Amino acid sequence: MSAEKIAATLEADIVSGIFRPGEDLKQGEIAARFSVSRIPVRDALQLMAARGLIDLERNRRARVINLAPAEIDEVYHLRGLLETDCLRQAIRRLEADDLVKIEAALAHSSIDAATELWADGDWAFHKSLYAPARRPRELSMIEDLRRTCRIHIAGYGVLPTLTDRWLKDHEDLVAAIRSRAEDRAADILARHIADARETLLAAMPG
Amino acid sequence: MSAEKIAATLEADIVSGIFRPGEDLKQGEIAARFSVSRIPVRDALQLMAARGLIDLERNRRARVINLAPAEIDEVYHLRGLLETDCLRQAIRRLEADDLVKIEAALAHSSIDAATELWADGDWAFHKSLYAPARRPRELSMIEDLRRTCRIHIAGYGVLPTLTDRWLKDHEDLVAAIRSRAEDRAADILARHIADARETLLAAMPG
DNA sequence: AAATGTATAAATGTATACATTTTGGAGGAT
DNA sequence: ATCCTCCAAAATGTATACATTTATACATTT
Repeated sequence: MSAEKIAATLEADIVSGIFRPGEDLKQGEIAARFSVSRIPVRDALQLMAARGLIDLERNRRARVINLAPAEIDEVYHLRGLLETDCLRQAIRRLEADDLVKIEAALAHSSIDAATELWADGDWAFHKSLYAPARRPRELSMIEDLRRTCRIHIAGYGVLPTLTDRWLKDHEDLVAAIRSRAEDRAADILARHIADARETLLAAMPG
Repeated sequence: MSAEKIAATLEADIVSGIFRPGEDLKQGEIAARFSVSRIPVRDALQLMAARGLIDLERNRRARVINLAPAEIDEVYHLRGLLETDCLRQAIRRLEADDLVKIEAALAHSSIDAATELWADGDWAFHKSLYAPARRPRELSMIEDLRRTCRIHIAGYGVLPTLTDRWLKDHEDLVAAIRSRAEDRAADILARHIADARETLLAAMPG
């Protein structure tokens, strides 16, 4: 079991809420779980820290990130900035088969909406919106920010499913994109993200 | 010598252009240089990868990042987005002693402008502009993006000093900020960043 | 009871040794 | 010359052992 696979497994545990914000991760326990020495575990933890899943401090245990409301607020602000920018670029560069992929992602996310897989489908849908922008680095930054949100959403048990309201936002977004209404699409998305921010902040302590 | 210190030393070598984009970093050579085993060196490399200084691939040598022009372009686009956003927030929240710090940073960067320390002074100045926004995560993202640019600027030997034109931009920026002219300040900054982009892209091969 | 100090246990950091993978060049075929 | 194929050398990955630091429980003091 290599560091990458260990990191991927632990990431799945964190974004699914098995490990919650603030929880400790001990090298020895993880090593035992995967039947390896602590060396690859240390590598895995560094990879996870690089992706923003955990905090690492020298000589101290790894901890699942645990953001204060003000920090969560900043993350959602950044998401609004980057995601609306990506969406605008995507609409300008949109081609025929991009819309096909978006429709497919929308359909798929609607199916997953009522299951515990809703967050995966939601991200796949949004990713399909931003992909035509051809901005790999911006997309990766968005993914990191969304993961940060998702860890807290899962950890605080905020949402069991994708709400009907959010699904309607998705449909409205696709309609706006189809007619290349850049401003309208960006506006819907900004509200969508602001809505998500309120939902999480309302569930957080403090 | 701990991983953090090794990483800091190597980072200085990379941003100063001693190690250039695309260059290999071998664990054994680094370990010998710092008289440690390869274990802390591996940790240092992971830290550097997390900060975007190097690329790491399993079983392959670490390499100083080496971006294609299209990727550099994306980085500057992101800088424009985040830095103007931070500047606007900073102006809205500006307090009296923030301006004192900005003036001091401007004076300091003017002194360093003709030395090889110009890049440090430049960043210190821009950081003083963004600090009043109180957005630590956004500031950190900006720092990462600027470091990426700086590695290529140093590696391609683009600029030996801070130009008079850029110094004037800095003075204009401070004037706009002092009068809380948010749009004007954002506009100057956007042009400033676009100018830097052109300068680097013109010097890059391909 | 709360806070402080202390010893012991437990966790992390690093060196060494060895396994695995990549690399770079020698040699031959096209 | 240029492009393969293959192999030895070199580089990276991992386990084990041990050093160093932190954390926990308990005793002591206020």
